[in-house]
Amino acid sequence: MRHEKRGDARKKEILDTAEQLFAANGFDNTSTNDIINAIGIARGTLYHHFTSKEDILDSVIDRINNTMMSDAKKITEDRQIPLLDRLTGSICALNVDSGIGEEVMIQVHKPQNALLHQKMQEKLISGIVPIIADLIEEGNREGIFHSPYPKEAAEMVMIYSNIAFDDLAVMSPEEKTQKIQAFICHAERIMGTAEGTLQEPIMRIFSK
Amino acid sequence: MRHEKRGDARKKEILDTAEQLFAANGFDNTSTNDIINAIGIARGTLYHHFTSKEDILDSVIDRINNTMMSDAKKITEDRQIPLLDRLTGSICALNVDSGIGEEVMIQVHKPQNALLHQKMQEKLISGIVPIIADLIEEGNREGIFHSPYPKEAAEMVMIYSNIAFDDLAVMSPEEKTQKIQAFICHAERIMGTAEGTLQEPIMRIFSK
DNA sequence: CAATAAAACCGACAACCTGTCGGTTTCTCT
DNA sequence: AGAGAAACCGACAGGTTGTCGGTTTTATTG
Repeated sequence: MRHEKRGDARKKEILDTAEQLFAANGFDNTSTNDIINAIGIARGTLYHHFTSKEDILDSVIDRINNTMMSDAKKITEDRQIPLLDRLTGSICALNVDSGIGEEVMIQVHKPQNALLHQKMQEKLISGIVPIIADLIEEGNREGIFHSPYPKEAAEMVMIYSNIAFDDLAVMSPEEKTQKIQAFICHAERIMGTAEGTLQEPIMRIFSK
Repeated sequence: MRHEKRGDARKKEILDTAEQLFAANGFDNTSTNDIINAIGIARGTLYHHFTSKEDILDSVIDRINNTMMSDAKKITEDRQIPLLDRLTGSICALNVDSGIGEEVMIQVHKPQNALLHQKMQEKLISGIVPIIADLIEEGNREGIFHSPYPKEAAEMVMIYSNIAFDDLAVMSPEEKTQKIQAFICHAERIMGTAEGTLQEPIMRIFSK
């Protein structure tokens, strides 16, 4: 463990470049040559830091995932914020105003990035579902929610929002409104809360 | 249009072989060489019938998709069957007792088949959602459902069930029961029907 | 201030992959 | 029988990933 500073800097450089290229052109359409040429290093150097191209992808995903998860945790663990806002905030943290660039998110949803998308989704969902489930249980105790299956409720809301809002950018304003209103209605029903409870906190997030 | 019989037979042979290999080893891990060697044809023959490897994948998916969709339609259009059974039957047609082999379905959900999975899911969802939405509207008129957003309700139920029941095979019986019960509860809430309405028709499908 | 060992780096290379293309065989219709 | 179209062949170009022996840089140590 001698000069690890230099090594980690190079590793970060590779990840930065790969993330940008994957986002711009897709995982399959980005060759390892593209990466090393963009940086100006040799093949051997790349494979000194990573064992395979897929290893690079996994590392890129891990980085993004950690950023998003810590963003979501910051919200959910802040007892200052009202429960409803913590819930809606963490649900939307992974979809709308995600910590990483929007540009990346748009590209992630292209068909050519199916693997990237699926891997990210799997990790995010499995990470965020227990957190959301805790919030729902807290709501149950407070009497504002009535959910007999908090974990599955969280899963359903997260999976749906993550997929359905993929193409929010390419929709007309009316369609968008319709879809968001429907989501609010269904989320309320799933969690067993009074109609309109989630209206205000969710809209606040979407409007910004 | 001379000897199209021969041509279509070869095409079917390629699709059959490709489907099997994709399912067994994944799309990325199956080379066009694997396909032509398994059949015993030359490279040129393969590319005479298909324009690219992805073209083969799309054709394989189309075939599976058509089978499943026609199965689902058979159920939904049969006015003899009660509405509730048509609804649950078509929801589950794409997940549980799908027309194609279960073996294929298991493989489809492996990470190495992300592209295949995503493409299939997209087509199936967009095909089945309007059908389910119609059934929900019919239920609204009959007074057993109360859904202000039939299309989005259908979307939510289909997307969730398609993803969440991916790994039903690798779960303990208790987990499985819990997950199915939760799904029934949430589907009832989303569609706005009395508790227990979907219990019997859904369980009937899962138990077989 | 060498000496040295580890980490970082290099680039040629093997093995593979996809898609192309000119030429050959086989079929079908006249 | 002959002619045209479809089916088929296999060598080939151009690109890809991952390996490996050898070189340079860096940090530590006697």
